[in-house]
Order: sequence, then C-alpha cells, then structure tokens
Amino acid sequence: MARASREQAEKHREQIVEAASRLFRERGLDGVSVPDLMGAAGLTHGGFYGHFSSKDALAALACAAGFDQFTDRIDQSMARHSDDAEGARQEVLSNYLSAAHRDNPALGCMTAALSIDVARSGDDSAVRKAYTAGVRKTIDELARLSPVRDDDADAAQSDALATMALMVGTILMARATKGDPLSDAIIEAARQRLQVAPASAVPPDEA
Amino acid sequence: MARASREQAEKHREQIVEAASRLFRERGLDGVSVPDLMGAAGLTHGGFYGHFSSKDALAALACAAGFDQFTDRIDQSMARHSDDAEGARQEVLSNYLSAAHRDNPALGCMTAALSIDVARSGDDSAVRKAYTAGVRKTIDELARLSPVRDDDADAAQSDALATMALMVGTILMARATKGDPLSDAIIEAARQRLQVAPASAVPPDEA
DNA sequence: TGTACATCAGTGAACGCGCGTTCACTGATGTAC
DNA sequence: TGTACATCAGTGAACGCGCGTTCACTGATGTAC
Repeated sequence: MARASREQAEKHREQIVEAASRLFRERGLDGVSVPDLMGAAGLTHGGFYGHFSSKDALAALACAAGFDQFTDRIDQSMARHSDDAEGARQEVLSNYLSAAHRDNPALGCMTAALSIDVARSGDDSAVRKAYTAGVRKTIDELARLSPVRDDDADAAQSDALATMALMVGTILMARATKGDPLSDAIIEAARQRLQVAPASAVPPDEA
Repeated sequence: MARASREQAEKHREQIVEAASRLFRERGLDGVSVPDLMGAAGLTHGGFYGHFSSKDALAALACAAGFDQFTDRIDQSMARHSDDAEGARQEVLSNYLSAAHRDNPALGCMTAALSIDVARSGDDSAVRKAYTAGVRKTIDELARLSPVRDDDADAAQSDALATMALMVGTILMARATKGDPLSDAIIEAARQRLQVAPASAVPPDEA
C-alpha cells in the first residue's frame, strides 16, 4: 500500500484516534508505542507523523474522544429517563460502580484511566489540557444528575466533584486490588455511600 | 569505593529502599531507573543486584515501606488525640485533603501514587501483593477513626472503604488538574463531603 | 597483635531490546490539459 | 475521455537514546592462624 485515497487516509486517522483512546486507557500513555498505535489501524509506524505532530498530540485527541464517549453515555441515560432524574442517576452510577467497568478500562472512564499519567506529564502538555477540559465537562454532566436542589448551582457542583472523586477512587482501588476480596468490597462500599442499589439490580448498560 | 563494610552495605540498602519509596511515588514505577535508584544512595547501578533480585522486588519493599510510613502517621494522630476520636479523624483527613499533600506525592499516600501502576502490573507481581496488603492495613486504621458506632465492625469497614476511595480519588484528580481552579475546588468539595473544616483551620502536620 | 588470604560490596563496560522520531523512497491517487 | 505528471499516504531502514540486567574485575573488609 503505497498511497491511500484521501477518504481512506481520513478513515485511517479516525481508526488511529479510536484505537489510541482504547489502548491508552488500557495500558497508559507510556504503555503503548507508536508501532502499536499504527498497527491497530493496519499500518506501519513510519506514517504516524503524517497524521499527528507527536505522540502527545495524539494522546490529547484520544483523551478528548474518550471523554466525549463517556459524556455521551450520560446524555443517553438522561434522555432515557427524561422525567426521572433519580432514575438517570441510578443508571449512571450503577454502570460506573461495577465489576464490568473495573474489568474493562479500555472502554471506561478516562479520568480513572489517565489521572496519574496526566499528573506526571508536563505542566503544559496537550494531553493535560484535554484532560482538564474533559473533567470539567464530566463534572457539569454529573451536576445535572445531582440530587441537591436545582436552585443552588454551587452545591450541585460541589456535590458532583465529591461524587466524581469517589467514583474515580473506587474504580482505581478496585482495579489495583483485583483478584482480592477487597476489590468487590470497595465497589459495594461506594454504592452504599452513594445510595445505589447493590449488585446489578438496575439493568446494566455496557460498562 | 571498592568494598564497603557490612554495616555500611546495610545502610546503603536502607537508603535505596527509602529513596525508592519517595521516587516511585513521585514518578511512578516506570519513571525511575535503576541508575536513579542507586544514585540516590551515592552508588552506581551495577551493584543493584547485589542488594535486590529485581526492580520489582525493590518496588515491593518500597511500597510496603511507604504504607508503613503512612499508617504510622495515623497512629501518631490517634495517640495525640487519645480521648477524642473525632479530633484524630479531623487531623488525619485535614492533612490528607490538602494542597500540601497534592503537591508532595513523594511523601504522600502510596495508594494514590501507585494504584494505576499496580493495576497495570502483572497479576502476581511482588509490588501488587505489597500494595494490597498496604491498602488492607490502611483501611483497618481508617476504620478505627470511623464515626460509625463501634459495635458494628462491618459498617465501620464499609465506611472506611468508601472514605478512602474518596480520599484517593480526590488527590489524584487534584494532582491531574493542578494549575486549574478545579484542583482546589475538588479538595474543598471532598472536605465538605467528609465534614472536615475548610482550608487549614486544623493545625497542619506535614503533608 | 600481625600476617596471609578469602570474601564480597561496589564499579563500569557491555548485552539485547524497544522507544520516539526522521527520512529517502514507492507508487497509486488526484489534477491539469 | 485520455494522457502526462505532480502530489502525497504509507513503507521500512536508520538515528540516538535509555532501559533492565549481566559480568569480569577491583581492592578494602573480614577471618583464620
């Protein structure tokens, strides 16, 4: 394959970003090489810099894509429960605080997947900017699900921040202790704390 | 320096574990090289395998040491407030949920520093075992600070698990968004949620 | 206590390896006529 | 529509680099007499 059509090249670019979004969540920013990323679209590594200016630039695109995927899913839950804020909240939290989400980082929460990698990256790296924007967007979505009264936006935001920190910490600790009884216990404790029905009493969406 | 005395060699070993505990928290398991670790004790890299069987073996020792440091600090707080469980709880949480802790990972919580690295490490890596043991130990300490009634050990354990997940998630998100107003907001929201006095109204210990 | 020698903590060069990035090249795609 | 040629998406070898680990060696420490 010496030259692909423009349409085909654009498709390749999308495939790379898509795969990067999954692979980075699964293995971290340093756990995926440029050959890995290109290979996921059936290409060889040399063409990478025709699509992206650097690995960090792709990481930022992949990070943004992952956050979009996640907030889209929240939107879908909200649409499905248009007159029932508590039902939407239950669905979102129940999907998040689950063994399925723990066991599938590739399609899961970007914040849980990359927070440490981003914390260790440079102060003005592209991926850091994308991450911060994504967290802000996610917080705004969660605030709309917040059970605190709608007339107090600050309280809803504060509630969403603390709730998200608990969600993220739960998944991270559950992943790191996977295989030990502690792992399930952490998820169950978080569900209790957030008043989500135990186990999978709510019909599960994917992850 | 061709050969050090046994006493000196033991001191070197301790220095390496000590430094590893700090460096791994600061930069992650893959962010510190064997030359870095030996250099921290004033040595060259070649002698590493005279002290440890592998980098993973050292990571496990360093991880355990970091957890011990952390639970010791909780013990000290409890001793200082021997008749005042709520005072001890306030001190521990206030130190944890702080800008100082966010900005000093090297001396901070091992769980927050290594959870993603451990989640990505092999199922039976030495560092994973040390991590899980450390989390269990930390949970037990936190359960003793729990405000839930003492006659219900399960409730105290569940409370400690959810509280720790919130603490860990808060520090991770605050670190990843450092430099953005969100970072301080996350810490403040977690303090509110856990009913810890805002800012540093409680006299701060180090980190 | 003094001497001879074995031990072994630490050195530094070397190993094979994979990384991110560059670049000369290929040949189908896209375009000008 | 057909031909000639410029463009450029993708290839694969090569770059310099740092990694974890190994190993022959050095020479002070520790020990046996």
